[in-house]
Amino acid sequence: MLPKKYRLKNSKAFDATYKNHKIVSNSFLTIYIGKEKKDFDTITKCGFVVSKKYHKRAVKRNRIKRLMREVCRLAIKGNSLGNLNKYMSFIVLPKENTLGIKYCELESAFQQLVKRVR
RNA sequence: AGGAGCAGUCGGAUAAUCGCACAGACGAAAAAUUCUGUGAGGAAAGUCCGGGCACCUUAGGGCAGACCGCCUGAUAACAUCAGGUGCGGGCGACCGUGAGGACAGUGCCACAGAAAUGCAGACUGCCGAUGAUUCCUUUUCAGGAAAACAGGCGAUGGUGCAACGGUGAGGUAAGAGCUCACCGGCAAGGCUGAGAGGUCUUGGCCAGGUAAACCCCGGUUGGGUGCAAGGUUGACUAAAAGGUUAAGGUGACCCGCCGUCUUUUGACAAACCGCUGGAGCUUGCAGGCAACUGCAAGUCGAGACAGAUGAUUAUCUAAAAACAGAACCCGGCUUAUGAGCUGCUCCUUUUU
RNA sequence: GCGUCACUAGCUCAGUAGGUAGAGCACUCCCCUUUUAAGGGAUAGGUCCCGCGUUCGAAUCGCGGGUGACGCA
Repeated sequence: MLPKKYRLKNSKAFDATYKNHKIVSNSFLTIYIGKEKKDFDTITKCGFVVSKKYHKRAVKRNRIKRLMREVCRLAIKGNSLGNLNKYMSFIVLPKENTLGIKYCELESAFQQLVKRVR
């Protein structure tokens, strides 16, 4: 799990990130990216959204959510966010074919997307 | 040994590394760091019932409505549970049961069938004893035959889920509970049981099904919304652009301003209580067949607010293991569920 | 979290006091036409979302599930 200071906290922050309309995606994940930072010292925050349409059962949704959090936690810790550090926030959404995915596959998908961020 | 029935239990383990939530300690203006402890289920699920709790509404009472429906008990309450009764299923252990009333009334019973509940006897039929008619015989105040006029009868009628009891015998002109035996059902009475009911005797021979159709009877409930209920303390209700059809203020009127509507920008925009100690859990004793109740001792076991239990690796097991994630809290019901284990019981076969 | 509604042919829908399941479009075949379209005719197509029950008999009545949609904040 992430410490609280790295998490997006309320719906206004989520709305502001969505409204920026900056999206990167591949076959596994979609990432919405927020505005550029005004002050470079502020922390890049992240959020995770798994809708009820993804799967009916809460256990399956929790599983993918935890995997995504773990990927981001290790990325922040290993300082491998790359250009995402320039932005205030980002939101990660899974696609349907990530059901039953393994951790290492998800990590490589995430790193592939991070490289495409400018 | 094999196959069943019932009840219960378990719901991966160990280690390493990186992490999360809450509480406590340290610290202290606050945060951070460090240490310690605790951290999802038997169904947390479906939201199908019943409560607690909270607010709103309501002058009081009734009717209507809604719900329940064998009996007795349990419970805060229930559509729940326990024990029994009847019926049905199973060789059996055992299992299932929505099980008041169809002589209070109304409706429905397609097709088929003479007829579907009506006042049964239109129709099809059987008989023609008795009375009348015709013919024959000669046992001559008699006997026989024919047709079916009067009349008698309710047996027969390829149907159908179902046809004012069923089977058999007697009886008769033909028949009929007309009579008898057994069975089924009804009513009354006796005995018995706390009751549903059980059992015995007697009686008269009879009443179709459907109430998970309306309804009748008996009983229960009395409104609504749900912790995002609700409460406490704070803070913000700001800026820009455009419109102003209707209503309003200023104004004689227009513009303008206030107001109002739309769009854009503004990611510093709440915190706390409710919030978990309860119809709680474990053990023992007592009462009860049991559900459950009483007493005593011990014990505290999640409480988030974009929402905590995860990830990786190694080893073990048949196996990187089913169904599945608390969101105010309890009691049930229903549904989903891998591999086992334990206890009691029944049936079949074999051996002693 | 709480509540409401729907499910019938490939598609859109009818079907009420329970009695053998229907329409339009589409599909297939035939006619018409030089051909196509339009038009006419014929055929086929159903787990009435699933299971259990009540009933002689259930799309319809009762109970339990499933899927989908919507509403409240």
